[in-house]
Amino acid sequence: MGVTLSEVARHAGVSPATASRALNGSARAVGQELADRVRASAAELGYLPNAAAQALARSTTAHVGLLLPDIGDPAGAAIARGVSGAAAAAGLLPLLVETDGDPDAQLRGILALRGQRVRAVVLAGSAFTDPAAARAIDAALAAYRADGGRVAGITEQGAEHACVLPESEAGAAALARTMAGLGHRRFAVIAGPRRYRVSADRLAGVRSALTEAGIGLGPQDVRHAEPTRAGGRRAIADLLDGRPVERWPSCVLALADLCATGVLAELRERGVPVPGRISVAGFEDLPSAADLVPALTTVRLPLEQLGSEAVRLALADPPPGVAPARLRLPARVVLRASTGAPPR
Amino acid sequence: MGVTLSEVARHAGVSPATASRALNGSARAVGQELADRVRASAAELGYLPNAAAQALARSTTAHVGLLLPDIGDPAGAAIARGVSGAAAAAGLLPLLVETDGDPDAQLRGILALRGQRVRAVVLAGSAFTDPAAARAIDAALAAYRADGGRVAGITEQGAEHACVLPESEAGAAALARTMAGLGHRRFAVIAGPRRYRVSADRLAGVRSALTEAGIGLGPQDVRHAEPTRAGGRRAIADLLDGRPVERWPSCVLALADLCATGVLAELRERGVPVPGRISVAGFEDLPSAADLVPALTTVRLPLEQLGSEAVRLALADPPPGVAPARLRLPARVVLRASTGAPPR
DNA sequence: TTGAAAGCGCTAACAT
DNA sequence: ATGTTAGCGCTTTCAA
Repeated sequence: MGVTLSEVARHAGVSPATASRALNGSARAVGQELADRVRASAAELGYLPNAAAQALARSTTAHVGLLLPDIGDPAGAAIARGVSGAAAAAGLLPLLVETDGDPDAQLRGILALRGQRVRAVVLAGSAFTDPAAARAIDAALAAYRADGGRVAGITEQGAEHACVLPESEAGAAALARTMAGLGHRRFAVIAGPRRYRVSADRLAGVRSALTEAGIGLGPQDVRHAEPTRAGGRRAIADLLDGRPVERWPSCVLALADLCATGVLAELRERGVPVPGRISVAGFEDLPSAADLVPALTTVRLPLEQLGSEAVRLALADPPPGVAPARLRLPARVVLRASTGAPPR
Repeated sequence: MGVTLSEVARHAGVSPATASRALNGSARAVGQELADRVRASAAELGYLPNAAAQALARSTTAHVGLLLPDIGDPAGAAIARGVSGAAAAAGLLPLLVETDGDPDAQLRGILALRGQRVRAVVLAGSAFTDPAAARAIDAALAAYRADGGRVAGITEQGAEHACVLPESEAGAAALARTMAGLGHRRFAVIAGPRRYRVSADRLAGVRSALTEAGIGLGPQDVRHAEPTRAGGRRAIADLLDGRPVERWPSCVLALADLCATGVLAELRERGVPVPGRISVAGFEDLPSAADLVPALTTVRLPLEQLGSEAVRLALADPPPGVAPARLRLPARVVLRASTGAPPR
C-alpha cells in the first residue's frame, strides 16, 4: 500500500538512512552519486513519503490548524485564503476547524488540533467575552504551547498569545469621525454579537470618536446583531420602528458589512433614501461591498493579509514566557456612495 | 511532550493494549471496571491520542483532502462549508489545498494528499479540458484509489471516479429557455474559461435551448471570461463595443454570478438600463446575488450540499473497477429583477 | 477479557 | 559520507 523508503533504499542499494537523507532533507549531506541514484529509484518506484510516519518520527506535522467560525462567511474565507497561501509558502497544509462561533466547539477544536500535533494554530475568530469560556480556551492554548505548539490570533486572544491586530477601534473611530465630519449628529450603531470581543472594540472606537465630537449615543441607539444580512435587517427594523420618524438617525453604522447589507436591503424595501435620508456604513470591506447599491462606505480590513501574517507570526511564535508578538495592521475608511451629508 | 497511551496504561495499571481498546474504540470490548479506570486516568493525565501515531498504526488518517481553485471565492467557500460539515460529522478534518485553477498545482495537490494518506479526496473545481492535464490528474487519482484512497468530484472528473453532478447543462438550458420565454431573441453569452469543462457544459445547455427555440448564437455572441467581476466587465465591454447599438443583445447570460456582477457594474456605469435595455442573468446564486441592484436572476446551485454530498460519496467510494457513484443535484432558475421582457 | 509483542514507515543518534 | 539501530505512539494479531 504505497512504496516505502526501505524499498527505495533497497532498490538503490543504500541504507534507509541514506535514502531518507537524500530524499527528505536533513542536516547531513549525501554523496552526489548516491543521491542521484536514490532519487532515480524513488522516481521509478513512485515513492511518496508517508506523512504520518514522518510526523511520528519528527514529532511534528506539516499542518497548520485554522480555527474559524464559518468558512462560508466571506470574511472567514478571505482570511483562510491568506492562511492557505502563507502555509503553502512554508510547506504546510491548513487543517480546517469550524466553530460556528461556539466557545465549546472552539475549545474542542483546539484540543483536536493539539492531538493532531499541528505545527501551529491560527485563531481566526474573535475571542469571547464570556470569562469562563475565555479562560478555558486560554488554558488549552497555553497547554498546547507548553508542548511546543505555536499559536497566533487574529485580533487579541489573550495577553500571552501572539496576534495580528487589525485596528478595529481606530478604524471604527475614524469611520465615526468621518461621518460626524459630514455633518451627522444623530447616530445609530448596529454592533456585533455581545459574545465577541471585537464587537466591543469596534463599538468603543465609535463611542470615543462620537464623544469627542460631542455627540451622545443613548442605549436605544445601539443594537447588537449577528453579523449577517438577516441580523442587519432585524436590527434596523427595530431601530426605526421603535421611534417616530423625526427621531430617526441620519447615520447608521453597521459594524459588519453583511449587517450593512441587510440594512441597505431593508431601507430599500421601505423606500428610505440612502444616503438621502439615512447614511449607512459597514465594516470590513468585503468584496461585495463595492457592488451594493448604493456602494457601501466601510472600513477596509486587510483580511487576506491578516491570515498570512498570522501564519508567519505563529511560525515564529517564541516559547511561552517571552513577550508575545503583536502586529498591528491598519484599517482605513473607504468612502463610497452609501454615505453623504445628513438631510436638512 | 504530551501524555502517551503507555503512561495512561501504567497509571491505570493495565496494558497499553487494554488502554488503547478502552479509549480509542476497537472491535474488542473491555471490562466495565477497567474501562472506567482507564478513562479516569486518561482524563486525569490529560491524555490526547497522537493522531500521527494512530495514522501510522492504522495506515489511514482522519483527514479528508479538499482540492479547490480558491477558498476566497464565494462558491468555493460555500462548498468548503459543506465539506467541513460532513467531514466533522464523520469525525474527519478537512485538509485544504488551493490550486488557483492550475492543472499542475492540482496534480501536485493530489500527490501531496496521497502522501498524507488522507482518507478521501474531494475535487471541488472543474475538470480541465486540456487532455494531457486531464490524463495526468486522472492517473494520479487512479493511483491514489488503487492504494485504497477514496475520491469524489464535484462535477464530472473522469468517467471512473465518483462525483456529484449539479445539473449544469440542464440548469443553463432552463435559464436560456426562460429568457427566450420572456421574448428575448438576441442573446450574448459570457461563458467561463475554456480550460474548465464546466464552462462547456453550461454553454452547451444554453446553446441547445436556444437552438430549440430557433435562436442562433454567432461566434461573436459568445465570450469566454474568468469567473470574476473584472472578467465580466471586460467581456461585456468587448461585447458592446464591438457592434452598433442597434445590434446589442437584449439578454446577456453571464454563466457565473461574479461575472454577472461585473456586467451589472459596467452597464450601470454606462447608463444602460437593466433590465430595460439589457437583461442580465448569472449562474450559481451566490449569497450576494440577491443583494445586487437589480437583484440578479440566476441558476441556483446547491453549493453547500454539493460539498457535503461529495464527502459522503467519497467515503462510500467503492474500489476501482466497480461503477462509480453519480449523484445528480438539481439546479433551478431563480427569477429576480435583473431580467425582464426585451425592449420593443 | 486481558496482555505481550510485533510492527506501521520514517528519522536521528550513534558508530564506522 | 554511509550504515546500524533505536525508537516515535499507537494498533493489532496472537497467546493466555
